[in-house]
Amino acid sequence: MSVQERKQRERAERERLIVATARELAEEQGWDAVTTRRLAERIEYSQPVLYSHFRGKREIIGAVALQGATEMAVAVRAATAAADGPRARVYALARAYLDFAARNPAVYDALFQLDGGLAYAQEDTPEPLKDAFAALLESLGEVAGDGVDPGLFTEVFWASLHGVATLTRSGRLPPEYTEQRLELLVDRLAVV
Amino acid sequence: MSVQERKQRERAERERLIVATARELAEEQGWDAVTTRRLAERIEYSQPVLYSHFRGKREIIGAVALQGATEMAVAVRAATAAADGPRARVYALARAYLDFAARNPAVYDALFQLDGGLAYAQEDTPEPLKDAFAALLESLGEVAGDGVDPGLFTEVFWASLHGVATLTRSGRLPPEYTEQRLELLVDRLAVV
DNA sequence: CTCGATTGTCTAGCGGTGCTAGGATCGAAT
DNA sequence: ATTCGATCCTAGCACCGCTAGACAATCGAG
Repeated sequence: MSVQERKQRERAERERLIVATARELAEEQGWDAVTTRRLAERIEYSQPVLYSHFRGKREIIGAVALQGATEMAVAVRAATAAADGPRARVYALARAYLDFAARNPAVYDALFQLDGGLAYAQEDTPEPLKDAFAALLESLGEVAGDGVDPGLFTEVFWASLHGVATLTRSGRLPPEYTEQRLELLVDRLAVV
Repeated sequence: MSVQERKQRERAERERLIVATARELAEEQGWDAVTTRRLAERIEYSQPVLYSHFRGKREIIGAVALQGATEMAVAVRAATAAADGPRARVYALARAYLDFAARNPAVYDALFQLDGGLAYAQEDTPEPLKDAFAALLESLGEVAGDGVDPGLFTEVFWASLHGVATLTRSGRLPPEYTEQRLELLVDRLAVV
């Protein structure tokens, strides 16, 4: 049994290597540069090895996305935990979100822009994704306002942040006034 | 001279054909299906002909985007012109925007998701893009609220709509409650 | 009307992509 | 020591965006 266990361990280790390398490559040069050939060369295996771990490139993107979701949930919770009062928590959340998107553009793309073959907003949605949304909901639910469903409010707030994040990064919004946009968004959307 | 004029006319006509065909193909099967080979075959010319009109695929996407910007501006102005009062205009604008995005997903992608090689939010931004933003600003400027720059407000409102549009279409937001999200967005962001 | 030059278009091909079939190699169990 | 199965790689498929160079059609000058 021990031999098989060792092999399984090594296999799992290699899978982590693939995901980590894909992520590195994507952050360095963008997802377009993450080709199966380059990725295979970096992990020092041949292309077909990738396909013994993942069905294809899409699944690799999905794996990076799940990793990113977990990290984003951590970042959001850390930021909100350090803030006093509902309003301050929402500010902290918004900053943490946009900061995460700006610092990890490739991961953000994998999560919310590219097709990683993941189910969103359904029963079979992977746990990390559900949890990332839950992390948003924990602080945003406090400021949804009377008669407004906290889930719906969270969706709207999230979508707004997503719009700012993506339009800014693609150069469609000038980056100078991001802070003012954030403040306007929080001031108007959050009910004290 | 007349001969040259006829040739120029025919050339311009063929260019329109390329853009229209690219758009059709993209709406039918998505931008991934718009390959230079397929596009060339549909217009019944060889691939290199495309490159005598456009520098490459990116420029074709850009041409579709400009067309889309013009149409979106028309749609938004038509919707807001038919509404009474600032608040009603903003509702109409938001609905028209999301409706345009849903009905013309490929054009919307060309405009706000893909790289069409266009400059946004700069001096050398193409006129149709400036005008589409202006169309938003005309109605949104009315409800920016005191002390808030209308341009900044328009950017934020636009980004929020963009977030809802893209997350909904990629299946990250369930489409059922789009109307409620829209109402929440308008109610909170717009100052009576 | 002919002939060279120019313009326009096409065929063929380059280096790249995601992905896979089939053979070689290696290690474990008999 | 030998079989046998798992593991991995080489080679190749069909497709991608893009381009060089051959070819044909048209034009202007003599």
